[in-house]
This record gives sequence, structure tokens and C-alpha cells, in this order.
Amino acid sequence: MTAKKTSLKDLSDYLGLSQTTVSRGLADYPEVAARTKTRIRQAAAELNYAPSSSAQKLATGRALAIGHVITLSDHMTLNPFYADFIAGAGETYADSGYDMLISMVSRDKELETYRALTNSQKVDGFVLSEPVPDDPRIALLQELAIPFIVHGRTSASISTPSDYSWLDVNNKRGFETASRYLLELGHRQIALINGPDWLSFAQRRKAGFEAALLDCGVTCPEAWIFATDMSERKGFEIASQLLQQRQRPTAILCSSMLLALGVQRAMHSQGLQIGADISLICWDDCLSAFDNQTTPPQFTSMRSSIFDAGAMVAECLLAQIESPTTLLHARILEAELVKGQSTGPVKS
Amino acid sequence: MTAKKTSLKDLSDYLGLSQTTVSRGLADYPEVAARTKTRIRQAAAELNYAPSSSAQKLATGRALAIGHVITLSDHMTLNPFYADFIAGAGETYADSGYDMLISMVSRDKELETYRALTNSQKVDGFVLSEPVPDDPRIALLQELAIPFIVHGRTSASISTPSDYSWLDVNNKRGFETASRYLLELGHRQIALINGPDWLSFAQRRKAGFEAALLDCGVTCPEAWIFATDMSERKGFEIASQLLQQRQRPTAILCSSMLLALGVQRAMHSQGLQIGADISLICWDDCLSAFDNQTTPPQFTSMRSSIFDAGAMVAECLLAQIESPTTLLHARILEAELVKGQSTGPVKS
DNA sequence: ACGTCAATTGAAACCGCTTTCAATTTTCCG
DNA sequence: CGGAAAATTGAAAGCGGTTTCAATTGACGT
Repeated sequence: MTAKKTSLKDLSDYLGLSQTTVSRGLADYPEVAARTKTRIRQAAAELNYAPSSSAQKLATGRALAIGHVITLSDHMTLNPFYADFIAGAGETYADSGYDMLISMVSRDKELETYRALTNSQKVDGFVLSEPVPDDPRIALLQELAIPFIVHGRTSASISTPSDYSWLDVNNKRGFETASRYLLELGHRQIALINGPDWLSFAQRRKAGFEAALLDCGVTCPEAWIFATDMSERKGFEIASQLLQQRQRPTAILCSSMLLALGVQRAMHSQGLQIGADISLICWDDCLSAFDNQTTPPQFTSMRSSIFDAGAMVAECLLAQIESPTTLLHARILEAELVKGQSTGPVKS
Repeated sequence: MTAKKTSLKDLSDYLGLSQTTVSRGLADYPEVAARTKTRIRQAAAELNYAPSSSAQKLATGRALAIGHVITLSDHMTLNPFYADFIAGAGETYADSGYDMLISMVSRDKELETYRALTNSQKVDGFVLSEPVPDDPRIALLQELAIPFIVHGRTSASISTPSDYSWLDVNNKRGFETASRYLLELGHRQIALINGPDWLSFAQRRKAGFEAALLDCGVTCPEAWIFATDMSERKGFEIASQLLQQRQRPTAILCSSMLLALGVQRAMHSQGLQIGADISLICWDDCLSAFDNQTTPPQFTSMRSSIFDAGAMVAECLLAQIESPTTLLHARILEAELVKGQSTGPVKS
């Protein structure tokens, strides 16, 4: 039916050259004569030749692929943050000739999956997301001696040199900045709707929030600090409850725009005006589906593109793979405070 | 440093058997004696052996991987619909021992990418999403003679046998049902906020909407039919504009919950009550980040899980790959009308 | 005890590419 | 023009599995 795929042998036979020369010619080795190279290239194009990736992989030992292992939890299948992050990384991979291998597995198969992908040599490295303090994945990958980089970081402080590569946004400072801004506006009753509290980033944001308050001698009741899945609905539910209390906050800090949208809905449904009645600051990951880029932006937020983070993480990892002498990367990004319409001075 | 990966040879040497037997034993061939098999398995576990995927690939010719080529457009990087779809598919792949290879490329490299992945034999098949009428990708993949399945379909009607596999949700009937429901509630002024009009699904939804109206002798001004990116902001912008018109719709049909959230925000900000003042029905893909599963649901919607669709698509494709004699799959799913809080009888 | 047939196991070819090392041409100069 | 050095090209050995076909072993009937 369809002609068989052309192999290197087909191509070299066709050209009357050896496989060796053809292989070298395609890889642009200097010892191949220029006119031979052009002949080879032309013939390759003509016969529509492309090397078999598995043969190449087998011969070189490099998979030219990066693995992302994603665990599908029960509620949240694939969260939109991760989707954007992946998109950023994927673009970088493609530009460098790498493939992105994604494994969707349940949490109990997670470690096993890293191990299997490594042993079967399907990937040259991994990107880890959503680290938890003392993450077992990190220990495993170190044991397997395969390159990897973490988006986020475990408990290491910024200055402590860590024994693995990571790239993180300064979550603590971000929420500290946001909180200070609210304090400057006169708010003293501030609630925090944070992400799941076992995740490192959420712990850091909370720390930033608390540091700012402490610094100004303001206290926040424990009951006003929430740790939750970051969905619109949770934002709505929590805010609805919060707003019905006798003593209600004058400002709310949210760990994601999804939560903020839910909070906004709750406020609207209780006839409250966002920015005027209650101020709201959210973390803005610059997700493609929720852009907050109007002028002025809808939400006052701490902005840091997760898409860009994906791209940077990918770059670091590839650099590490291509030159194993590269030192570990450890890099912190700062989120930017963007003043929008959702904040205002506290009502006196 | 780390011990070299154990190869089949290492394992067979260790066992004092031939590679042949070990290979067969691991693959559970019937001709290998039972006690030999157990010995082999145990040794494999002991030495932590896993076959090199590329060697296996090379020998068998099967890549055990499925490709998804995703184009990153300018505004929307990776849309959340696709993320959930992929999650569903990915789970199925993992269960069947397949990998998911994702390529993020710009639109102009799209076809080239399909060709390259096929020629280099990196994947055994493809999943196409968001088909456009007369989609060039379909022609290409047919020419390349590689299995693939389309999520959605081009212009083929349901009954016409098509020359490629697809799985689609009945977009036309879905919006026809939704529209009829609005009509039953007495609405006659209905606006449609649809997805980009070059996409097949959007065209079908529009057709369903128009069919229902036509059937009841109701007309909808052209200016009330919008084709747009499906983001929260677009929903807000369009609805804001729509609600300021002298003659405003009494009901709005949205192609996604993201749009609906934006519409809701616009209504709130103009002091309108959703469901009471204006009815709203949206398509609900059951995205993980936007669940509409409260009782009663926040939005009246046409519900159809895109995660499940991903899983089904994957299953069909794998079936097709594993037994090439399998006929083409063509399957239509029906979306379910779920009555929620966003609709009500028209105000007289 | 012996031939026969089924049950197991192995040797070696092959999948398609890279790379080491050797072979052949050219080029350059005295 | 002869020969050494430089420029090209090739032969063949892997990479790590699968699979064809042959060889060996064991069981069984007589």
C-alpha cells in the first residue's frame, strides 16, 4: 500500500554512499565535503527521510524527551495552572527539539511512574510541580540520578544552597507586599483564602501574610485563614460564609483568581461592591483563560506569569541535561503588585 | 557512581539463561516453563530491570505512544477545555501502557509537526481536536496512513459515513434543546455568545440555536449572535455591551461556562439578577476548575464531560491501533440538559 | 531400552542509527 | 613526479531488545 518508510540504508543506497557518510552529512559533521552534504540533504528531502527516533535514541542513549508526571486527584483533575505551566514548558521543549511526555496517574502510582520512566529510559529528565515539604519525589529522583528541576521548592530558604534545582516565585514576599498594600489602605480586618496548606507555596504565602500583619501589629483570627482547593466555587462558598458573619473583613487576600471570581460572585450576590465595600487582592498567574490585563485591571493582584515560569524551568532543565557540568539552578522570581479596581481605602 | 542500568544481557547472564528465554519469560510466552518464569521475574525485580523502551520500539516497530499536537495561539495559550480533555485521555493511555506525547507548536508549524512525528515514528497515532470544516490535518494524516481520531468532526452529518474516526458531542441538538427550553419558558429575545465561528462545534451550536428559533417562528437579530474566544473577560465585555442596549435580550445562551461567568459579572455589575431578570444557559464541559455540580446547579446548562470524552476518544484510538481491522469509529454523545438557578420564566 | 513427539531453551539475525577505526583520495610541496 | 599530510569516505561493531529457526531435553508408549 504505502511505500515503506525510507531508512538510512535506503537513502545511502540511493545516493551510492555509505550509511556512515550520510549519517554524518545529515548531522552536519565538518569532515563531510560540502557538495556531498548538499547532495545528501537534497536526497533526504526528496525521499522524505527522517531518522527513526528509537534507533537514534538507542544509539545515542539520549531520549530527547522530558517527563511530566501529573497526578489526577479526585476533585481537581488537571488544574488550569498546571495547564498553562505546561504550555510554557512545551514551547521551549519544541524549540530545542525535545518532546514532552506526560503521564497522568493516580497518586499512589506516582513514584512508581517516575521510576519506570527512568528505568525504561523514556526521558532525559523531569519537571516536578507542587512540591510539598520534604517531597519524596525529590529523594527518589536523586537516588535514580536523573536530572530534574522543581517548580517551587521545599523548605529550603532562599539563601540556603539546596541539593536540587528549582525555580520558584517569591510567594512569601508576594503576599507580604500585597498585605502591606492593604494595610497601607487602612485595612485591619483581613481574611486569607489560601491554597491547600500542605503545599509549600501556600505555606509561604501564609507566612508572608502573617509577617506583614505582625509587622504592623495587626492580628488575624485563625478562622479567617482558609486553606482550600482553588476553585471558583470554593471562593464563593467561603466568601459567602465570611460575609455573613457579624464582624466581617474589610479586605480579602486570595491565592488565585479563580477564588477571587468566586469571592466576587458572593459579594455581588450580597449586594456588596468590590473595591468599595470590600477590597480584594488575588494572586494572578496570568492564565490564558483569565486575563486580568485590562487597564485598569479588574483585580488588584500579585502578578507572575506561570506560562513564563514553565518556559524558564524548561530552559534550566535542558541546560542541565546538555551540559552535566552545569551547576544546580536555584532561582527566585518576584511577583509584581498590579493595582486594579478591586482595592480601595477602608471605609471609615 | 551509580551502577549502569541493567540490560537484558545482564539479566540473562545473571540467570544463566539466554536472552531469548528471558525476553520470552518476561513477556509471558506460553512455551517458557512456569518455574523458569518465576525465576526470571524474581531476578528482574531484584536487579530492578526494565527494558529499554527505544530498543523495544526499534525491535517491534511500535512506539506505544500517542501524539497530541497543540497549537498555541496568541491570546489563548492552552485552553482549559483542552487541559481536561487531555487529562481524560492521559489516564486511559497510562492504563494501557501508552505514553502521551504533547507537542506545543505555533500554528504555522502544525502540519510539519504531524509529519515529523509520524516519520520519526515517535507515535502510533494522533488525536485531533477542534476540527475546522475540511480540516487539512485530516487529509495529511490520511496520506501518512497513520491511525488517528478526531474529537469533534468536520462537516459530515451524523448519518453520512465518514472516512475517518471521530467522536463528537451532539452540539447541534444540545443547543437546540437549550434554546427550546428557553422558548418554553417564554423567552423570545435570546442572544447567543458562541465560540470562534470557524470551529465546527461552534457552527453546529449556532445551527441548533437557529433551528429551534426557526421552529417557533422566533427570530434573532444578527447583532445578537457573537463568535468569540471563550474567556471570562469576553463574556463580560459582550454582555456589558448587550445589556446596555435599549432592547435587551431576556435570555442568553453561552458556549462555555467561562463566558457565563463573565456574563454573570456583567449582570451583577448592572444590578441585574441572573435567572430572574435574565436567563442564562451555558454549555458545561464539567471542567474540574468550574464545577457546576451543586444542587441545584448554579447554572442551567447542557452538560457533557469533556474529561470523559477524552477517555473515550483514547479508547477508540487504542482499539484501532491494536487491531487494524477495526472499522472506523464514529460516535456521537448527547449532552444533558441540567436545570439550575440561572433560568426562569420570562418576566411579563 | 529406544524411537517419537512435545516441551524448553538457545544461537543468531535483525530493527535503524551512531561512531570508532581503517582505508582511500586529494592536495600540496620539495 | 614522489610522498607525506589532509580531506573524505567506508566497514563493522555496538545500542538493547524481539523473533525465527534450530537444538536440546524430557516424557511416554511399547
